[in-house]
Amino acid sequence: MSKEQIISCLIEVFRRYGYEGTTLVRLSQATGLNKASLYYHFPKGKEEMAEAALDQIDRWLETEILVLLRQPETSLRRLRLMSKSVEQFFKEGKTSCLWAVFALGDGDDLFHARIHRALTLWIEALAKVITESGIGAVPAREKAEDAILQIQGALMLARSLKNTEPFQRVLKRLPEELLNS
Amino acid sequence: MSKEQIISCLIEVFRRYGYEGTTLVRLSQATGLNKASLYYHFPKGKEEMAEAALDQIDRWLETEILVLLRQPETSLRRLRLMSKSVEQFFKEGKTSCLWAVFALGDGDDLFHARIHRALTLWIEALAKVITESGIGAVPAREKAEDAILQIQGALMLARSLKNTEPFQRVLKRLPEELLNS
DNA sequence: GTCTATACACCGATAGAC
DNA sequence: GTCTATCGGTGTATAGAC
Repeated sequence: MSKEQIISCLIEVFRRYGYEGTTLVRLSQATGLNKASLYYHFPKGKEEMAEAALDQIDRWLETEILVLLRQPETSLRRLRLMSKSVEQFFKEGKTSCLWAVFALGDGDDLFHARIHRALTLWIEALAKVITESGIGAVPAREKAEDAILQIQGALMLARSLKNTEPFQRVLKRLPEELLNS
Repeated sequence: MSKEQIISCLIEVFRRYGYEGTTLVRLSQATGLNKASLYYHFPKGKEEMAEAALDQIDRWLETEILVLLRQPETSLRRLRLMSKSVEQFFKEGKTSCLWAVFALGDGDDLFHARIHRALTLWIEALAKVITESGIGAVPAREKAEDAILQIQGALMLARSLKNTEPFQRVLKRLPEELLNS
């Protein structure tokens, strides 16, 4: 089992139980590794495991989202590619966003800086795409924020209502919505 | 100090640290009451305290939101009243939604049923208002879901980016946006 | 690398004085 | 009603065998 696979298991647990709610026992069960074995891979313990999880999400953002937004394509097509990728990543809405779970669950702002950074990268990349379709910088930025905010809200609704329809609806209409002026 | 005031202190802590992240020590400090004293007011312990917190939010929903949506007023005016009330309740976006914090943080779905119920009440009341402006039942329901989803997403963004502008923008435009066809 | 065994702190909860 | 004192359980983390 590769380290990447281990981290994927960790992510699953963190997403479901939040940072405070995930215990080493749960991480043990999810990975199939003993508690002490987890410390071999992550000597600094639970916090390092969460950091590794966030690292992997950062890589996802870069390789599965930001690259798409830089493609030599029309703005509309790039946004459609992004929607599809987001939908896949969140399993059509059946899974939660680690950023949201950590941001809302961690009162000590342990991971605030990096979550802030990741969200900002995404918003700025989106704003650039929207700008390139001829929309002004300020409304483009606002539309980019709207996109992220709708995705996050839809995921919250999906989890609270056990209904993924709003999430899929949001992702479907997003590309056109972000470009209309 | 009244029980209502005590519960308000509990809510503050739960909102900041999530269910798993709030400890009795923190609740003690926030209320000024000793741990054992808290058990006098809430014999079943932490879970009962969280239930009491959710009870108070339920009362807020009824008395500060749902009543407004039932006023003998135009749809637009009712939605504007709601926006204003929501903005006040969440301190212009500086505070989090207990439903979101509990829904995302609690992996065991301890409070899922009641959060689901509260959100559904809100969505249905909104859909009714939108319907009464002449919009069909299905799009009205979707618009109502959009409203909640945008509010929730905006609160997540506010907490992650420490920026309440998107939240205030969402609430400002929501009344008109929900009624255009 | 993975395990068993264990240390130690903190958490939720209770007993009982006042 | 509020307090001090304390219990049992669980959580994170570590030592050391294999």
